[in-house]
Amino acid sequence: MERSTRQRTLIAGLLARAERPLSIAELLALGRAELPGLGQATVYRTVRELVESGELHAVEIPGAAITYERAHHHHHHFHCRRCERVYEVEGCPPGLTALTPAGFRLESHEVILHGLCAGCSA
Amino acid sequence: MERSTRQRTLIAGLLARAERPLSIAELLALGRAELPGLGQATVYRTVRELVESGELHAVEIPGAAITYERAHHHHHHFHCRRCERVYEVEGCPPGLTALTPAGFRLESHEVILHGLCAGCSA
DNA sequence: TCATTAATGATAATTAATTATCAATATCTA
DNA sequence: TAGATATTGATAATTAATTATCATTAATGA
Repeated sequence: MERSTRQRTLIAGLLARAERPLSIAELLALGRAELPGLGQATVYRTVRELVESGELHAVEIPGAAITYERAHHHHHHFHCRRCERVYEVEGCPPGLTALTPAGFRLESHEVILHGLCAGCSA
Repeated sequence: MERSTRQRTLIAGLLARAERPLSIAELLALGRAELPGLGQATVYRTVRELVESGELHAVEIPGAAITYERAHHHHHHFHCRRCERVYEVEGCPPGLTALTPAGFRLESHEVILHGLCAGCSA
């Protein structure tokens, strides 16, 4: 059966508290602040389990490390070119159907904004 | 000095004629149709040179192989989930500034549409 | 509390994509 | 046309990310 360990509680907690998707490296660094011995393999394992159970979503952005966020309503992302962090963005641009070529069936879409986050543009 | 070889001419020609971005595997397959002995390393090498010279752009789409297209005006892409091909899409959705969080500086963006292309939805 | 055994962490192994190596070949200049 | 050498193609090597291995540790039920 599955056990509730300090590591799992910690990792799930970090993702629950995070206001933005986190990478494996970020989870490992944040996790080690609270649990110094935390192993990379444990982070990978735990994240994979959470993705497989549908609790987490992978956010893949070209040029950025894969990040993970709690699964929730449709939204998009902003990638800061300076601190490399990924942020969630609310809302959806209109007019995507108009971009779709004739005869194509549009099923989903993703929008990735690039630039500087508030902290890095200050 | 740089030499004009059959391989380079072929690869550049394929990309010039293509109406959509091509992956290394597609370039290799298309290339071998005309030049059976074409080596994978040559495709990689030639594509890298063309990217470095600014003639080609890499198109990175999560879940799809990296594809390459001739560098030209700003546009977006459509990824077909059935044939896995990537297509160019003209135009840009409005209202991206409205999505950008306060204090963030928007510098660029990418839009990726997913679904079925004309051939695969027929 | 103790015994069972799932989970952990260090590290080796794997994977997929790309690059380096190098002998053979083809291009280009004289 | 011939010689110099850039390019090619087969394959080995590399790289980065992720997964497997396994002895040790720790969570849970009796």
